[in-house]
Amino acid sequence: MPYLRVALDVPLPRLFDYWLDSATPADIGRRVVVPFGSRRLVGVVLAILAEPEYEASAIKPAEAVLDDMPALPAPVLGLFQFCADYYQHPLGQVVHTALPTRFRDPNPYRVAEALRYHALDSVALQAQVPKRAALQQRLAQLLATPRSEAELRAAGGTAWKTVQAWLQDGRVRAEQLQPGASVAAPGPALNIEQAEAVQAISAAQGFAAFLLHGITGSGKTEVYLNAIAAVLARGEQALVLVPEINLTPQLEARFLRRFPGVDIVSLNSAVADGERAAGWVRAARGEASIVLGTRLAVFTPVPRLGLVVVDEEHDASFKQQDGLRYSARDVAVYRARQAGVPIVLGSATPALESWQNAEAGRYRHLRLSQRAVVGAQPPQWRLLSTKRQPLQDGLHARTLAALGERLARGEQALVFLNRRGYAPVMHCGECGWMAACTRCSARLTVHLRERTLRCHHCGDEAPLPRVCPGCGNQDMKPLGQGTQRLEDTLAERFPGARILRIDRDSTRRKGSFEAALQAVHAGEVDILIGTQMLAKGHDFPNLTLVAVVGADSGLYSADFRASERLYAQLAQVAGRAGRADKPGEVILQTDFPEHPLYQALLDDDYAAFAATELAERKLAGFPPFLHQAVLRAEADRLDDALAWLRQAALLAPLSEAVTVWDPVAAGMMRLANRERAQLLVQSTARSRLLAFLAEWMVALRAQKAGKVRWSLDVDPLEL
DNA sequence: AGCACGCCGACT
DNA sequence: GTCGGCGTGCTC
Repeated sequence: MPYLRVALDVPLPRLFDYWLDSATPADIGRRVVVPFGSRRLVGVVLAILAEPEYEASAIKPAEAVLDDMPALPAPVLGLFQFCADYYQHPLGQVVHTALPTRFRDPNPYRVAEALRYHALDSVALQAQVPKRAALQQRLAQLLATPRSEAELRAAGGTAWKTVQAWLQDGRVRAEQLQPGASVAAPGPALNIEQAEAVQAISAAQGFAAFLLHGITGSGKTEVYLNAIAAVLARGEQALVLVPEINLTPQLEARFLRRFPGVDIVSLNSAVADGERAAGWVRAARGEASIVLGTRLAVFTPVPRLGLVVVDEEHDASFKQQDGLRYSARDVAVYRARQAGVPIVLGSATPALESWQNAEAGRYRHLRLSQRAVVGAQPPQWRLLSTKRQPLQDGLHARTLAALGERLARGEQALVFLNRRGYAPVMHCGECGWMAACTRCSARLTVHLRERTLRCHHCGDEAPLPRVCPGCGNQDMKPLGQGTQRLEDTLAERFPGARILRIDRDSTRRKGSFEAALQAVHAGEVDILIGTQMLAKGHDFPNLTLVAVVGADSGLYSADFRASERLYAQLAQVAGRAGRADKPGEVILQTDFPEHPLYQALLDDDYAAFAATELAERKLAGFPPFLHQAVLRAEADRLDDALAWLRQAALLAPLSEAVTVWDPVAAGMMRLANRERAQLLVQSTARSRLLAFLAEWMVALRAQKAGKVRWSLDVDPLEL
């Protein structure tokens, strides 16, 4: 059977045939180097054929099948095919996005061995190392028992360099990893709800999807850890997906502590290419027991898969926004079903898609309504109406008073404003001129410190004008509140307070975010000002007040998902307030204190919010009650993009089950000098929509695009 | 997507 | 006379 069917990283919805005398079925799933036009490419063998489908005389010989990577097993290849079909993406490109980048290189990959390191004599080593070298002392201690590279690296700083040096002089030895059942270190006792959740997950026979809805602080992670422990005890592997945030190191450390000596593979953008490939290989060989990674990790071969976990399953970072626009959460569900294993989707504020799946009985609802730490109180919400109240620099008198109280008590406070910069608008009171980006349809944000106007969409920058470009007026005013302005305001109001702003601007330098968190933990900060970045997961024991400013913009947005995102964000940031011994308070300044979203937050009643929201969506005909896909087009001129989409609409196959809307300019019509338009199609029947899209794509690909760039987004998160 | 081939304008 | 502009067409 001398022919190979090869997946190549080219935007063509087909595979390519090559011949190779030595081809055997064992080559399926392996890397192969082939000539392609004038290039040399790396492909993946998807099938072995006796006869090619392509014209035999035109077939070129493959250069070599590489056996430096474990062959992709059939289920993973099936997963790729599913993604290609579902997201209407060329199979070859699916395969290549799913593979660690290191494997796109035609040079053979040298497989790193999975090693464990331990000191020949830990006590002696501790004695040899200088007492003050805390890191080395700690390493010497750790090395008393065999440790993985990841565990040692987690010790921080130059840990790995030190271990390598000890390896060189023979004080530390490396040995081959012995895969096998492991024992988890004891964790805290579970409360009844947690125990029941773990029990339900562990008792699942075959595929079962669980929606683990647990309020902030209810100990979802403990449920994962216990369910995973049961999986590892059976000698199976666990796949854990986490959002793309700077929180992964903490979670990783927690896993390492709980499962000492277990090979835990980390797959995220902070992990270097080589290490990622090495971890991927260990997972694929079944040596690593836990794969902990961001959305890309969903494609990792895991031969003895026993459980899939998607933490913070509502998080938007599970959806890739370019190329293969997949939802790792949805792919994970498919994968669990395919492997016949349980999957746990965990969140304090589940995606309404998941919530509806639970309501419909497709997922099993597990609820954690208690705080895991005994005695811990939920934060106390206070809605401050800003309707008639005169604000002082954007702050309510009672907000200022609450901040003052915290300062007096020596406790920390967080002011949450999800808008960086000094002010969102530069405005001329005389002629009404506003600073707008020349390349995008967006306002420019005032950055007073740098004396610039910046576009937060394309990154373009202009000097701050002294006089109005419209009328020459010298009295230009920054309008509205940004974190920088808030910082100035608070510094003025609380002269003695130590104020720290944490946003993308203040943490641009590498390591500065970590340094800032460190400062907060060390008690060097009284008032924190933060955006989005700070909302997630970081616990500050001495933080007892969260004041939310400017949240109302999410209430009446054109985007039907805005309120869902707002709820999630506010619930998350509220979770930053208070610890076991210190009850937290959350203040929210709003023009709409009676709004049901805020009322639901007040009662910590996500179920009520979800019910109202879903009822509205059902009435309005929005997901999850129907399924959508968006065809996007961009060109130098809006007319070209719209014209292409109109043509595309004409090519749409006739289908009673599918509605094709008129092309419209995109919400952000102009971005980085490109004009964007889109066309929405939707259907209540997912399978009908899929069939429609498949047929449509054939016609669209045959259509010449000219200067128009287009893409299809199935299950879009943003329209 | 690359990359080659191809046919028309200002340079050593 | 050639270098190079990017239109269009193909890749097993």
